[in-house]
Amino acid sequence: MPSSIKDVAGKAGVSIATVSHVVNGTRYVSEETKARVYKAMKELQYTPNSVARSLRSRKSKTIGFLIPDLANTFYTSIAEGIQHVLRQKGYQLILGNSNEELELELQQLRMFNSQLIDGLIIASTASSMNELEGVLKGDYPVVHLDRIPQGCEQDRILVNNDEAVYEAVSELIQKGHSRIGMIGGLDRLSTTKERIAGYRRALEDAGIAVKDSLIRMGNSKQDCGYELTRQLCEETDMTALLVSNNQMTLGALTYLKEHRYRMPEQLSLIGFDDYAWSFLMDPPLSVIHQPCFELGEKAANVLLERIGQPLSKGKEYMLRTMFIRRDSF
Amino acid sequence: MPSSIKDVAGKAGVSIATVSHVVNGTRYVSEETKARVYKAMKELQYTPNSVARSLRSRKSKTIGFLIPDLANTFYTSIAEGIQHVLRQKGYQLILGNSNEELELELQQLRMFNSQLIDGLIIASTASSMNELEGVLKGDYPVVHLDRIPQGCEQDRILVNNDEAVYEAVSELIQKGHSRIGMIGGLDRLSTTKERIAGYRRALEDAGIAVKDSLIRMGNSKQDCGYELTRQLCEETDMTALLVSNNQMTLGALTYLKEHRYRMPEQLSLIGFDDYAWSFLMDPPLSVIHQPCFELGEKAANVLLERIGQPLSKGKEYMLRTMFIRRDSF
DNA sequence: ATGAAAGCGCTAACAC
DNA sequence: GTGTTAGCGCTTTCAT
Repeated sequence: MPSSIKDVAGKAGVSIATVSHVVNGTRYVSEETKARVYKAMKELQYTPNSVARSLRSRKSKTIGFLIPDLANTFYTSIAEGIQHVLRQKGYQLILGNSNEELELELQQLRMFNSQLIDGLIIASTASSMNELEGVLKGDYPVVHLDRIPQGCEQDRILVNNDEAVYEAVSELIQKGHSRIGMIGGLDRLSTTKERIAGYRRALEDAGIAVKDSLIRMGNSKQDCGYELTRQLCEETDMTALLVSNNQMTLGALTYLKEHRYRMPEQLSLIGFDDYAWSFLMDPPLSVIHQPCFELGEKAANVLLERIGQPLSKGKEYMLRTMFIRRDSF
Repeated sequence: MPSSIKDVAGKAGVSIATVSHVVNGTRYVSEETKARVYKAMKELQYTPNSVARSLRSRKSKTIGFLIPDLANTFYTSIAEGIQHVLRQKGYQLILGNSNEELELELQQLRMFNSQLIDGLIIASTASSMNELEGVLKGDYPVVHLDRIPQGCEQDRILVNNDEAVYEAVSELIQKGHSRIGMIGGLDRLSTTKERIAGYRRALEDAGIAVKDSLIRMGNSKQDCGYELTRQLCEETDMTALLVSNNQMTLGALTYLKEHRYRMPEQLSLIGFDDYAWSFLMDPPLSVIHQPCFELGEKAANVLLERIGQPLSKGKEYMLRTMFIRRDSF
């Protein structure tokens, strides 16, 4: 049985109010009283019960981060950025994983509800805010990250998906490619839509007709990247491929390696996200780099500001990607 | 302001006790009363306050998982295994990250304390249980995972590190190598010690003298793998290298690629953990595969069992690794 | 078949 | 400079 504030007060011969104030430094307490309290705390191995504290004060100094795929280092890199700023401000981070399933996401959100958290950062798997109705009730500030559900008017942090893909595809076109495959994530997500829009725009601006058969979408996971690449290789005559997420890129590369595709001679490839392994591939992979850590930092900063000042309406913050040219195209 | 049980009781014209029992299905309530309560809950968008619930019932249906490095997919894969079993039993998972820093680990543990969690799974960065004194106070069951602090008598889940490395090094020796480099993680960790023990044993059994200069240890991160590889390449005449963690392996590969080492002609390499990119390297990497998902499942199952039955002393569960031979050696 | 009330551990308003 | 006390939202015992 953990000891409570009462035990400490008893042992130190003071009131629980005094103990509370010593613990929180929230009003003056004489040095000798303080010393007695600290001694008692130590002897009893006292840790404040943060559940009771949260219940009473209606704040937990904890923020939640709900991600769609724990296996995707894009999100864990973001988490590191978030943690970096939270730590400095005395906040804790707890993570949830929706596994790209709406039902699981709702379940996690219901758990987050009930003032367990003072704020939430979410990369939602929902396509529209309607789907989150009833679980995002405005009890705490929310910052949307990466993918933004339709109708979202809260704060949101994202990258210039459309432009990023426009630029990459334009490079491919300039190299002479016209049959360019495109693999996207779940088609309900804003990121997928924006990236495909950029793809279309680049082709159109270059006067190349868009063939829908060259565009494939799936669930953002590795297996799916593998499968969609297989389809494109078998069913189309593409000469270049852009994969819009790092997990799917790994899947694509696996298929290509198994079938001994030579890059860039047989196929040019551009992936998303830049991790150590991108450079280690054979050949080194050209990628669209996303500022993960910075996305996390930005989201955390915006959220903390919003916690301090809940009013006024949400804003959009767009960070920039960077195209990194290596030998795969 | 979220609505409370009182609001629901008022609206439904029943007592709060009845609402509670309806919510939890914990005693008989007539169908019509139930219906009225459900209606009120819906209209008020009522979500039970889990903080209050935890405070009162002294359980949270939540378990914590403290990991040393969010960027290391070994741990996120484990987290997926944990989540897989927790979900089925109605438990939630919250993650913490110690970033391999003892101070941060203690901080996270202090937050976990205070019955916010019903149990803990931890891959500790501490070398001995002494360092965790005062924060692991026995208020909830604990399962240690992967690395086991000295003096630990609680449940622990690990792999056969010693044997795994013994086997891999023996394979290298059989190929004719005698000057074999070894890169380990933090030297205070059990995993590092066991892996290095396996390395020494393999050499000794083969009648090869162990040179300490061929053994290097660092902080388990990518940069460190890079740096230690540089040292070994510049300062020794090794012909083979074993790296005992996937992050450090990426660092090692980066150095080797930058300096155009040819594998396995110039250097044979064996890494730890098997991810998609291991196969995609040039050449495909031989690795010691660890059963991550299964480790997570096992840990969660052991923990839940322990929550049900807290007595009796901790046991050790050892899962097996698997050597995967590819072309890098 | 349902209600009244105690109390989990803490914070903060009020009192002296 | 410190103590008393109400009450956060809930579960659960004891009533009836």
